[in-house]
Amino acid sequence: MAKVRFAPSPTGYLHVGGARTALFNWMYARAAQGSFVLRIEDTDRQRSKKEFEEEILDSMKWLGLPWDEIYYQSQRFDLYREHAQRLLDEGKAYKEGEAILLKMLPQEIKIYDLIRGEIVFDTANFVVCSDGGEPVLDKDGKTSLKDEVLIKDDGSPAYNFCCVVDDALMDITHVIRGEDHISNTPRQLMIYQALGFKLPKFAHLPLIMDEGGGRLSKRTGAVAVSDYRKQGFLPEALVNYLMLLGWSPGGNQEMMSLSSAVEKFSIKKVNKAAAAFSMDKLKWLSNQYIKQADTERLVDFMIPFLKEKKYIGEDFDRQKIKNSVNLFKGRMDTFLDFIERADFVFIDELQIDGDVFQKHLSRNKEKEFRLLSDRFAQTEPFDVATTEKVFRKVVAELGIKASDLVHPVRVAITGRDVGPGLFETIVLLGKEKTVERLAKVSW
RNA sequence: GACCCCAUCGUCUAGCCUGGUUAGGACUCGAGCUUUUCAAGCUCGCAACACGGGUUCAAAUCCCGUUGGGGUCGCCA
Repeated sequence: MAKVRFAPSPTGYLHVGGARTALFNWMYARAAQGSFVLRIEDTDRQRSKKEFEEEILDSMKWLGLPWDEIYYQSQRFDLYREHAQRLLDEGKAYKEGEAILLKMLPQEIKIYDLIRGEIVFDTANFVVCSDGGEPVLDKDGKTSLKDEVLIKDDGSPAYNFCCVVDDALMDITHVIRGEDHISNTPRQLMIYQALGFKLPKFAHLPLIMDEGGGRLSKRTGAVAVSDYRKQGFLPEALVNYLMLLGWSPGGNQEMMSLSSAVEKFSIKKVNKAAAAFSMDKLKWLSNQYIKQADTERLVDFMIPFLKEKKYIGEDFDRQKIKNSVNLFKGRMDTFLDFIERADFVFIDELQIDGDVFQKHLSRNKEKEFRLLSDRFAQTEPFDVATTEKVFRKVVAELGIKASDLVHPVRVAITGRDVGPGLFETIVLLGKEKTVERLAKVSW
């Protein structure tokens, strides 16, 4: 049975690159009806933090990538020690102080990568020179591989060693990880060889770059999955976007659920080249998903955002939120857009931008506003069709163009010159507030 | 620098394996339609096979090189 793993280190948040690696592993497992292991690589006790671990687990759940098994390397130190001891007993490793090192034998190493094909390393040729000192030269004057640390001086196991021991003992059949691990692979292969373990298949995913093609970093935008969550993206939008980075189901299809992607997923179809992250496209996808999402579900997502902004308290009018979401559904990329654009529904004191005021409310419309608010005050029922009829009648009586009143009214009641249709907006706001805001404008 | 990986519109990509396409789609951008604004939607448009050699009747597709980009070079993971 196929078994894959995602192995994050809790020394930082789960970033989009890691999330994509997790996603591809997860899709692989599902497609092969195998299992997906989450392995927390917390061997560095100094840098590993509980909060990061929790954040990673939360992000995985939010993305909709549940795991079948979870392990913590910090609980498996005895296991690593045992295997190191065995290598020591067999004379394949030796001690240096408290550390245990594996003797590396110069040789040609071939990796069969599911995505890239054969990758050849000649360890007699590659320089591994820690501490910035001279490369280790063999008798031909060539550089050779430095012995691999299995157990560190402080007794804790080293990354490459844990990785091999775990992958082998957990029966991992496919190691799917980022391209940055390619150069670790020959070292790990030698550890497999020494331990006599069966090799898994390898697949190295291309990296995700930032918008400019550089390395993804906090400076160039959001990198943590939790940042996207806080910005108000729907998880399925992020997941859909991420799966498109380096993979395509073909057939010009882009929007798809995780389950339909799984049906089409093939690790061999994954691209070799690194992909640049595009916030524009993510936002477009997000817009599409929000537009077709169930409104009740969007309301559930929206509530924490509204609370955070103090637009609602513990006791709130769900129907009002629902109506607002419905009206703005097609015109937002993220929930934060909604919070920003629909603010007039939730706040009492409207702030009208100076330029906007200048543009639409600089000419005195006191008479028109008064007439309109008087009529609205008596409008029953206060629905879209009726308010529009009343509005049109007022416009006709005044002998002005509808648009001469539409825009100023929108600004007066929402504080903005852009937004949903005026009558929908008026009805959403309600009679009381509409009348009040129309009267409140100081000319 | 050494080793390794990679290379189709600005970006994500289809096509490449199994040579013969007006090189397709999406995002962005531009134009138009629609319209009370903004979105959305619809229509149209701009825009690419990095370069140089081979192989071949024929190369985006196969081979080599160059250039460019990326990764790694920790008793971090």
